[in-house]
Amino acid sequence: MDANAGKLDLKKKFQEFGQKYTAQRQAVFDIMLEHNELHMSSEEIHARLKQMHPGIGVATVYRTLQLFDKMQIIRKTGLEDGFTRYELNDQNQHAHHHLICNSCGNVINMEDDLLDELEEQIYIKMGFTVHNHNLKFYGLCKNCV
Amino acid sequence: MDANAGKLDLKKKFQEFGQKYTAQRQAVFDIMLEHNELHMSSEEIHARLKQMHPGIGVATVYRTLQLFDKMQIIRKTGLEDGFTRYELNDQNQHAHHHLICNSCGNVINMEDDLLDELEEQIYIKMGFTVHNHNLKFYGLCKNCV
DNA sequence: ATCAATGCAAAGATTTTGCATCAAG
DNA sequence: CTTGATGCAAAATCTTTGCATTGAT
Repeated sequence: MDANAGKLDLKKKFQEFGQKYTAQRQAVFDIMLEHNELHMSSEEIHARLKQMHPGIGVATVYRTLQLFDKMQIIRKTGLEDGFTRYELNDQNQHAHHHLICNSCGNVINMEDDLLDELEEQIYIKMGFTVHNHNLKFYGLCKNCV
Repeated sequence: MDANAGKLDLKKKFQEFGQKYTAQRQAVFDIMLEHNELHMSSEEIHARLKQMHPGIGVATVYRTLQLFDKMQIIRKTGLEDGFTRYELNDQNQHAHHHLICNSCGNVINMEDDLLDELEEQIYIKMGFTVHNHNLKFYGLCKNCV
């Protein structure tokens, strides 16, 4: 894998969107890539950014995350805990699902999609064309049963 | 159907939870029952409450909604728009799904569940016991295609 | 009569905005 | 150069909390 693959992709994507490619935006993307499974809030992302990029401001993080959301680079996970949380959005496939343990609070990713059939039924029954989905399961993980 | 059915249920449920049955709590429940399909935020619920119950305070609404959530009378819908939104929680069955139109913003309920098979696979593959779920589909409704 | 629930206002927390400065194209 | 992006601080939002009072049991 090319070490610059992420940077090149991002720069090109910004050009397509008529947006400027900046060090801060790249840094936010890098952090998301590195800690994607943590479903970080804006605050958590900002805290991690400051380690490598001390001067970065909160406003930039919020604005960058909004932009990334609009560009479909990331999406909101919505764990309903008072923070807006984000994860990378794989644009080649529908989103994975989240298994949220009611006991320990852990959030486990489940990579299989398995909703194609249901989405087809939705189109047939309701005339609604599905582009993506967000599915959370609540229950008990194997450690907490 | 008995006109007092809702009230009687609620009073009993509060007793079981060691909570007091108050006019304000009943009023919040009534509003939820009447406008459930609106997926109202706390603010919207408060606004509607004030029509019939002018003196009610925001804090009471927030506290009541938290209590209802804990009692599993309602659940958070999580439409990711900056507000915490709620709907009644049918305790006899898993939650219905939401079809969210990316164009007009409408939120359509889909009553069929159809996730039993998937939930069984989750238990087999991941050892995770599903109690409930929250599924949102994003796309275009039939009016916006 | 007791103790929790309410209403009000103040405080907290998260997110957004205005503006001068800086930097990408 | 020009225009948008950044950082800071202030403001705006949404939600929670403290406390005196009210009301349910």
